[in-house]
Formats: sequence, C-alpha cells, structure tokens
Amino acid sequence: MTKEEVAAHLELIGTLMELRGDDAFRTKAYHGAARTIEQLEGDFDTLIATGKLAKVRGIGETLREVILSLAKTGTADVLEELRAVTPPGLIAMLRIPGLGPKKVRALNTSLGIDSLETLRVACIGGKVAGLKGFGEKTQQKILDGLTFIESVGERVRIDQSLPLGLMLLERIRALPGVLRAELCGSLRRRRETSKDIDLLVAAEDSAPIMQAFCTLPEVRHIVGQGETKSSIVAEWVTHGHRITLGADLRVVKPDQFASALVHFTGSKEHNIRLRQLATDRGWKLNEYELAGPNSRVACETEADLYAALGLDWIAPELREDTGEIEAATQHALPKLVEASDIRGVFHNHTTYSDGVNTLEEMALAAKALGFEYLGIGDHSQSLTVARGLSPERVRHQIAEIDRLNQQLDGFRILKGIECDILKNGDLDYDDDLLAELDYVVISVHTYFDLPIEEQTARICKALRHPATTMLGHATGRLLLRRDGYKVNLDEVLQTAAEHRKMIEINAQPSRLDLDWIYVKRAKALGIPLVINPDAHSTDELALFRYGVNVARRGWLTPQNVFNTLPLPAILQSLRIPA
DNA sequence: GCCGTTTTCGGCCCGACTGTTTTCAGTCG
Repeated sequence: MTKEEVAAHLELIGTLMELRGDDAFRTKAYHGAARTIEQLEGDFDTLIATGKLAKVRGIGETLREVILSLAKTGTADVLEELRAVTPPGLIAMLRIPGLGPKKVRALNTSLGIDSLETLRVACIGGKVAGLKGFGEKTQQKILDGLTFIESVGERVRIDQSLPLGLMLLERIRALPGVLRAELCGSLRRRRETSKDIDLLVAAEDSAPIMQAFCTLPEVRHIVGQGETKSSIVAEWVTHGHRITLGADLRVVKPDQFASALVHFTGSKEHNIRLRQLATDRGWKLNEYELAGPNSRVACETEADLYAALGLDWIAPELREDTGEIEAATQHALPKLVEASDIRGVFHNHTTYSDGVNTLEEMALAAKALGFEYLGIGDHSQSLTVARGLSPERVRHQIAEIDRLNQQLDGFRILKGIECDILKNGDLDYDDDLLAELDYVVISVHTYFDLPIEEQTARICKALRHPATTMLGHATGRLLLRRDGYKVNLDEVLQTAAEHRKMIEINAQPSRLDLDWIYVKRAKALGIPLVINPDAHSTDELALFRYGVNVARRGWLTPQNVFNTLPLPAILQSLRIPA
C-alpha cells in the first residue's frame, strides 16, 4: 500500500471505532496517525524498512504494527474485526449534519438502520422521533440533511468558495456596527478545497449583525442562529455554475478579535499546539483571550498573540502543524513567495492547440498582468484530441513568436512546448526539434492506468532526457473528481533533483498539482518549482495566484520559485540568446 | 492509543449551539 492508502485506512479504522463506541482518545490516536502518515516527508517504503516509524510523534507500538500490516498486506486484524461488526452504510450516515457516531450507533442498535435509504424510511415513518435522545426536530433535521447531502458535494474547490467567501465578507463589512471582519478557516489558509466558509466579525452589539447575516440574499436556509454564532447555507450562481456552500459567522467583542481570528483560522491541529504552549506557561487560550490566572494578555493583532507565546507571526497558509510552531520558536520561518514576485509564466496554450486565444492575444494579456515574459507550451503531436502540433506547426509557431518579439517592447514570448511523455518514456518529438525550443515541459496525458513501477519509470526516463526543462502536473489529479495516476512521487522528485530538472506547480484550481505536501519535499531536495497557470485563455493567466497559494503552503520563498526571476536571469538560466 | 524533567498512570483543547432534557449529551469546528 502507498502512504496515502495507509492513511486512508487508518482514518477508516478510527471512524469504525467511533461507531463501535470505543474510547474517544483511542479513536483520536488513529485519526491523528492518519494525518501524520499522510504528511510524512520522505520515502514511505524507506521509512518502514529502516524502522524509523517508531520515532514519529503520535505513533507508538500498536499503531506501528497496524501501519506495517497495512503497508505489507493491505489490511490489518483490527480493521477486519471492525468491518465484521459494522455495516458499511453507517459511514455514509455520518455525512448528515448533526449525526455523529453516537447517534448513528443508536439508530443502528435500536432500529436496525444500516443505510441512508433505511434511515429515510424510518424518518418518514416517524420511528426515529420516538427514540430516546431523539425527537421530532431531530427527525426532521435528518430528513433535511438527507436532501442536503444529495444536492451538495462534501467540499468545493477554492476557485468556487473563495469568490463566494469574499463576496459575503464585503457584504458583512458594509453592515453598520461591524468594526473588523475577516475570512477564517480553510479559506484563509488557502486550502485547495473547502467544506464551508468561516467569517469573523468584531462588533459591540452582535444581534443586528446576526439578523442581517441570516437575511442576506444568498441565504438559502438557516441552519442555526445564536447570539454569537450563526450558520447558513448560501447559494450563488457564477459563470453558469450554482455553488451551494455552508457559511458560519461568529461575532466577538473588539478586544477578542485577535484571539478569535487565530482560533477560527485554525487549523485545529495548529490551535491544539498553541493551547499546549499556553498551558505550559500556566495560561489558557481560547477564542476570547490569552490569559494567565490573574490577568489577560492584551492582543491587538495576531502577531501580539503569537509573540506572547514566544513565536513569530505565522502566515495562515502554514498553520497545519507541520513544523511551523518549531520554526516560529526559532525565528526560522521562511519569507514566503507572493503573487507580486511572479515575473512571468510558462506552460500556456493558444489557438495553435486547444487554447481559445491567439498567441498575440495571450502575450498582450500577460503583459497587461505586469509579466515580463510569457512561455508558450502548446500540446505536442501525439495528443491529437487537443490538436497537438506537428513539427511543421511547431516551426511555424517559432517563426511567429520571433516576429511578435520584434514588435513587443519590453516583453518576451518564450518558445516552449508541453511535450507528451510517450508510453515508454520517450518524448514526442525528435531531439533536433526539441533543441530549437527555449524550454520543454513534459506531461503525462495518456496511459493513466499503468502499474506504479511502470508509470514511475516512464516519467523518470522522460525527466532524464537532456531536452527536458520541467515536469508538468506531476500526478494528473483532478480535485474532487479523479485521483492522480499511481506514481512514486518520492522517486520522481529524487530523479528531478539528480538531473537538475524543475517541477511545475500547476495552478489550475482543478489540479493544484504538485500537492503542497510534496512541494515542501521538493524544496527540501533543492528542486526549483515553477508556478504555471496552464492557461487556455487570456482570463486563465490570472489563475497563477492559486499556484502561489500552493507554493506558500509548501513553505516556498521567492528563491525557490523559478519564475520569480527577471527576464535576463531566465534567459541566462535557459541558455537562450538575448 | 500515546506520552513522559509533575513519567508507567492518568491525563489527553475548548466552547457554542441544539434538542431533549430538567442538568446534559451529542455534534461541530
């Protein structure tokens, strides 16, 4: 089993234990281990072989055995035992808002409910309301929840949730009495997907703000409304897509805003570490204050609060408890790359292949964005569905780029290609043609189902090709739609490092591939990353910002990102005559 | 199930809201 599969199975064991009614701290250990394994840096197989697993925080003797068993055999005794006593449909029931393991277990043992369908029938028949601990309202809430999970996916992509979140934020900031307001949660941390939108407001009087929030035009229904916290489901139509997403609003007093902002930005794991730091000093930390036994620490900003705990301010993107607390203690946090550091982008498409704008239109749009250069990477010949370029068309495009570069003042179009990696790891053009180009992006678009060893070998072979400059969308994943192809990324990164190749952060919000966890790993190996929008239109050039988010989550500084270099340095690095 | 300069047992982050209770359990973040 791969690292990801082991993590997913640990998660499953934890959930099944919850449904069985196991001790909460025991189940938490499994959930914690799942997360730890998922974010492990370094090669998983090596880690297992060298027995280093035992040194990882949160993994003791029992979990080590379970992980080894999962990795080797694909299952574990504890998992099989749990599966034998738990109907698989119970897990689906946990997705209903308001239903947790205890209630699901009660429904199963008392009424024999074991699926969403039997649950619906029992609710309609009024059987659930009669159960101890349940009632009419709970029964109705379950029915609403069943409808809700049919209409809403679990998570949405950041390009859908962030605009909706920012729009709600603007509406809230415009309300009278709102002193400060921010987006919080996974959106503020710029995670690639979100489950809901978290909003925080500072105000003296919360009631009118709650009232206004719950009656915003985007509100489809109100999940809960209290004095300081309300939850709604918002619906919004943009670019022809209907987006339905939950949104929570918290209102606090102005002097509570900094601690509340930290609290609601999370992540949960980051907050737990902060509270432990507070506890170590005999203080307590919650959303309202950082306080000692006799007095509270005045915090106007987040930085004040972090400083009181002996930490430098930590950018929201880093707050995942993957080393940022330690780095902040030692004043060793990286100065993260920003969108304004990006001087140009590679890997973009034009009407030559499957783009919708011409070469010239793309160049002018890139220049208007403030870029110094635009790299073109249309598809190569074998990808016929995307109108991949024949060698003649490539040379035609090269000639047109030369002409346009004569006209464009202070701006340069770079001649690249998104070259398919063929099934055997060869590139899609002969060496002579590849040598005429300024750079080569290599990508997998075919044979997604190869065995992991073959896929890895294929990509590594293409990476070793002297003409190769950078690897595009390393796993081919489509967020919330399709897993990437099976590939040993640690080996791919190792090969890239050895042969001094770059790796792309594909900034398409549906991809965000390389994942930030591996971005961090690539940085550790000294591999330059390149943030590319993979734009198929002029509008899509601006998507590079989503790639910057990934880079920041991966701890990258401007020095780690190739396209923060100005044009002269790019030309020199790629050995292009000025 | 994990962990340890309060160390091999007894802790483990903390509070809001809801619904079903009559003082609290469950869920959520």
